[in-house]
Amino acid sequence: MNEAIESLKASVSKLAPFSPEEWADFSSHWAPQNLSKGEFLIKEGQIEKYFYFVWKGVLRAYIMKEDGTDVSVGFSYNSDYSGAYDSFLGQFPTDFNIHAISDTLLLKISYADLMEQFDKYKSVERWGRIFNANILIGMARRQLEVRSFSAEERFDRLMNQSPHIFQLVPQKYLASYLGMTPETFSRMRKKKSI
Amino acid sequence: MNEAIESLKASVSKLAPFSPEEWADFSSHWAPQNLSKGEFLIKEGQIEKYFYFVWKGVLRAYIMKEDGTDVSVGFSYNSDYSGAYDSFLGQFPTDFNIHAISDTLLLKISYADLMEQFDKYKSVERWGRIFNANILIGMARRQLEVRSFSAEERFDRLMNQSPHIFQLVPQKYLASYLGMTPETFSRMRKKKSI
DNA sequence: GAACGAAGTTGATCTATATCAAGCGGGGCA
DNA sequence: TGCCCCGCTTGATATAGATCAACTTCGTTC
Repeated sequence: MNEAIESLKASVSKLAPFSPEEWADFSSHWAPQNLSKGEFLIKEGQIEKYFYFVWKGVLRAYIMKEDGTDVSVGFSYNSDYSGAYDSFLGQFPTDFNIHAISDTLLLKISYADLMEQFDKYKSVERWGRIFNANILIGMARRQLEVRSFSAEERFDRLMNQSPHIFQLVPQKYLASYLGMTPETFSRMRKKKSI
Repeated sequence: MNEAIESLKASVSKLAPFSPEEWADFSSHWAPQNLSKGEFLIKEGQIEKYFYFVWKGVLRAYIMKEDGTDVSVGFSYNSDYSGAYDSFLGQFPTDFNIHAISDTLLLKISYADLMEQFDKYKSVERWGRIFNANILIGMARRQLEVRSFSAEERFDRLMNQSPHIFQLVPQKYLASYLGMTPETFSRMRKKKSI
C-alpha cells in the first residue's frame, strides 16, 4: 500500500512538482482497491466515478460491437493509469468495458475529490493539464499506428516495441487490439516463428 | 479580426471563466495569420510552434504513408482549433501535414507565450486542462468509430452526423478519412444515390 | 492425474475492398 | 471559346484477411 503510494508519487512528480503539504493532501484522497482476475472495473453504460492508478496486475479495455464481438482498445499494467477516462472527464455513460486479465491492485480517487484538488492547488491543475496532454499524445500516436500500417506491419511493430505484452495478454485480445482475427494473429505468429 | 477575437473569446469562455484583465492579457498574445488554398500550416518533420484558432476556411490534417499515399486524419473549420497538437504539446517533430483546402483565416499563439500564460494564470491552466480533456474525449469517440464500424457503416454515420462536410471537403479526402479508396467511396455514394 | 472447457492452430473457402485501367465531365485559365 | 487537368466514375480483376470448421494443446478443477 505505501509502496503503491510511493509509486504513484513518482509517477505524478514526473509531470508537476508538489509541495510536501500539497502531496500530503492530494495523496490522502487515494484509496486502495483490488480486483480479482475476470472482475470488472467498469461496464458500458456506467458513468466512471474514479480515476485509477494500476499498482500491480493487468487490465484490458474493450468495446462491444453490435454483432456481439469485442474489440480490445488498450491494456494497463504496472504504474499505469486506468479507467474509462473520457467518461470520467465528461461524466457521461461510457462505451467501454474494463476487466482484470490478472489479479490487480489499484489506487483510486473519486471525481469529486479530484475536482476539489484541481480547485485547491495550481500544481494539481498543472498535473491534470500535462497528464491530459500526454494521454492525448499517446492517442495520436496510436491513431497514426492504426491508420498508416497494415495488419502485418502493426503486428511487427507491437512485437518490436512491446514484446513483454505477448506474455501478459492472451493473444485473442492482442489480435483484436491489432484489428485482426485470432486466426490471422496465429498465422502471423507461425510465419515469424515466435 | 476583432470578430475573430470575439469568436475565440466565446470558444475559450465555454471552458473556463477569465477576468477582464486576464482576457486582455491572454488575448493580446494571439496574432492573425492567413493561408491561401493549398498552402501548408505545417509539414511533417517540423516542430509545431503555434496553436491555431480557425476563424474562416477549412484545413485538412493528413499523414503520408511509406508507400506515398496520404491518409486524412481530420478537418478543421469555423471556430475550431488546428495545428499538430501532439507536436505542439511535446515540442517534438510532427508526423502530420496540415494544408488549407480553402482560403483560411486563423489566429495563433506561440508555444512560449501560451506556456507563460499557463504559469501566470490559474484560469488559463484550467482552460488548458479542460481543452485537453475535450480533445481527448473527441479522440476516444473517433477511435471507437474507427474500431467498431465497417467502411460502409462509417460512411453512413458520417453522412448522418456531418452532412455539411460533403460540401466542404473533396471526396478523395473524405474517402481516406473513412479508411477507404476514392473508388469505394464513389461506389457507396452511388449505392445510396447522393 | 483424468477430464473438461477454453485458447490456439491449421486448412479450405469466401468476401469486402483494393488495385488497375479506361473513360467522363466540369472548372479554371489562355 | 476551347483546352487541359484533375477529380470522379465505372468496370474487371486481384488479394488480404475473414469466416467456417475440425483438430490439438493447455490450464483448471475435481
